[in-house]
Amino acid sequence: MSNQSTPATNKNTNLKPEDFFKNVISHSKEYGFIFPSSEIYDGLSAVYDYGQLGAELKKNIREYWWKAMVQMHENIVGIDAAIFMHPTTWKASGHVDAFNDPLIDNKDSKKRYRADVLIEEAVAKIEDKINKEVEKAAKRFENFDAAMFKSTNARVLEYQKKIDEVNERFKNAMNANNLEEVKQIIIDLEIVCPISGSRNWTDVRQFNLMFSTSIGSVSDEANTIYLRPETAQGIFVNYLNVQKTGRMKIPFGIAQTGKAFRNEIVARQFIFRMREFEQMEMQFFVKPGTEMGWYEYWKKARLNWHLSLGLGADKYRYHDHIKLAHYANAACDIEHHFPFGFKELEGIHSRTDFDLKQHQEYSGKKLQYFDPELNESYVPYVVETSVGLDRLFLSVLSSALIEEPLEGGDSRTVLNLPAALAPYKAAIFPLVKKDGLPELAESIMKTLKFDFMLAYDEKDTVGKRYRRQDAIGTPYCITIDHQSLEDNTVTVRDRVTMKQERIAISQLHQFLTEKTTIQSLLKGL
RNA sequence: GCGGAAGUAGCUCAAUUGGUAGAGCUCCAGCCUUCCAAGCUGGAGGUUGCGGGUUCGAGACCCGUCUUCCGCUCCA
Repeated sequence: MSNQSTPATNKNTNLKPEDFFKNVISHSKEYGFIFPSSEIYDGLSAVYDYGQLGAELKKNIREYWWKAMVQMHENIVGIDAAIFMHPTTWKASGHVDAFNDPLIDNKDSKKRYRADVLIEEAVAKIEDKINKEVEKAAKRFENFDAAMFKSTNARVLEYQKKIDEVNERFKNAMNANNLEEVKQIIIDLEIVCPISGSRNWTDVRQFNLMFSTSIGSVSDEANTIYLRPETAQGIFVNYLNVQKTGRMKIPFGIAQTGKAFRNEIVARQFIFRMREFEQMEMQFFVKPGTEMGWYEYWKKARLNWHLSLGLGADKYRYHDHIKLAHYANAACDIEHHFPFGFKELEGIHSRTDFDLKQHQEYSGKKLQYFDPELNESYVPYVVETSVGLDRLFLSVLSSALIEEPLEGGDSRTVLNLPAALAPYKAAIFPLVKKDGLPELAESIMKTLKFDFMLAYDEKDTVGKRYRRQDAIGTPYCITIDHQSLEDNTVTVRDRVTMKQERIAISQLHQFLTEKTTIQSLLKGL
C-alpha cells in the first residue's frame, strides 16, 4: 500500500501529547471533519457533529468494516435494528440494574465511591467480626458446632442482627429510591473514607447511565423506554428471525452498525467518549464448547483488520481481561495508541449463552437452535466483536496527521489516510485557469465522478493546492497542463511521496480503482 | 462531581497600570502564472463564550454560568 511506503518523519512526535491532541482537535474543526454540537449555543458537553469531510471518512470506515464482515463472509449477514426496544429487553440484559449506581463523594479526599459498595464493605467487616468470634470459640471448645454457636452466641447474634438490619434498610431505601436514607445508613455505620479517614460525605446521587424517554402506547407502568445503551441486544432478540428466514446454519454471524447512548458521568477526550456514539458489532453464534476457538479466531481476524489500515503495527495491542463480566468466559480489548495513551478501541468477548438465556427467561420464548448434524436443540454461545466507530475515526485521524519536515527547512501538514478511507479520492487541477485547461479538467471530472469522490480546485498556485489536499488526506492530485491538450495525458501526484507520473486520461479510472477503492483494502485482508 | 488551566476573526495568537479590538495564516473576487504553501490589488469575517456587577470608561477587575483541555473519578 502506497501510504505505508514512506516512513515520514513526524514533527508532531516531538510535541507533548496534549499539544498534539489539541492539534488533532483544531485540525478536525478547521477542515470540516468534526464540529462541537450546537456550537453557536456554546456547544453541548461531549456531543459532536461530523462535518462534510468527517461524514465521508466515517462513512468509508463503516463501509470497509461492513464489507469485511458481511460481504466477505457468506455466513454473516447484517441487520439494522431500532434504537427503541421493549423495556424488558434492558431488564433481561442487566442494564437496568447495572447502569443505576448510587454514588457518593468524600469532600476531603475528593474521592467518589459507589454508595452500595461502601455499605457492602461495611457489612463485610461486621461479618469478619462474626468469623473472628467463631474462630476464638472454636479454639476454646472441643466438638465445636459452628452453626450452633452462631445461632446462640449473644455477640454473634447482635452482629447478625445488625447485618440484617442494614441489608433490609438498604434494600428498602434503594427500592424506594430514597437516597437520603442511603446516606443516613452510611452515617449510621460510621463509614470513613479509606483515603482521608473522614466522614465528610456529600449527598448520595443516582447516576443512570441509560437515557430514558416515554412512549405513549404501552401500559401505564411500562411507559418509560430507553435509548439503547448498546446495539447488541437488537441482534439477540432477532437472532431466531434471522436464522430462520436466512436459513443460517451455525456457526453464523449477525452484524450491525448503529447509534447507542450512554449518559456518562464524565464524558471527555473529544470524540473518544461521547454520550451518543456509533457501534459496529458482530455477534457470532456457535455451538457450545467451540466458543474458545472462535474467540481466538476473531481476536486475530479483528486485529488483522486494524493492521490492514497501515497506520502502524506498533499502535495496536491486546489487553486481556483478568476480571470478567458476569456474562463472559473470555474477553479482550484491542487497544490503540491514541494521543492520550493506549485505550480500548474494540472489544472481543465470549459472551456464552448468557444473553439468549436471559431473553428466553424474560420473554418466555424459546431461543434454541436446532442443529441438524447433532439432531438436537441448544441455545448457541456467542462470540462478540464490538468496535466504536467514533473511536476508530479518532484513531485513524490522529495516526494519520503528520507534520512532515521538507528539504529547505519547510514543512507540510499531511493527513496520511489510507487511500480507501480518504474523503476525496482525487483532486482535479487545471494548471492555469485559461487556455482551455479548466474545460478539459471538467470533462475529466464528468467521467470520473460517477465512481469517485473528487475535489476540484483552480485557485492559487498548484503547489498551494497540493498542500490543501495534503491537509485533508486526498491521496492523488490530477493536474491538467498544456501537454494534456496535445497528448491526452495528465500528471498524477502522490500525496505520500510527492512524486508525479504522467498517465493517460483513459487510464485514470483504472488507476483510481486499483489505488483508492475499498476493494484495494479488502484484498489485503 | 472535585481540583488546575483556558475561552478574543475559520486557525494560531496580540492588545502597556482599565482608555477607539489588531496581526499572520486561511477564505472570497480579480490580476499574474512559473508543477509543491512565499507576487500584486481589493474584500469578507468579532456584541472579546454568555449574563450580571464595579467604573466616566471593561477584552482586562469581581460574581455567576456554559464550553474545552489536564489530573482525580467513572467506564459491559
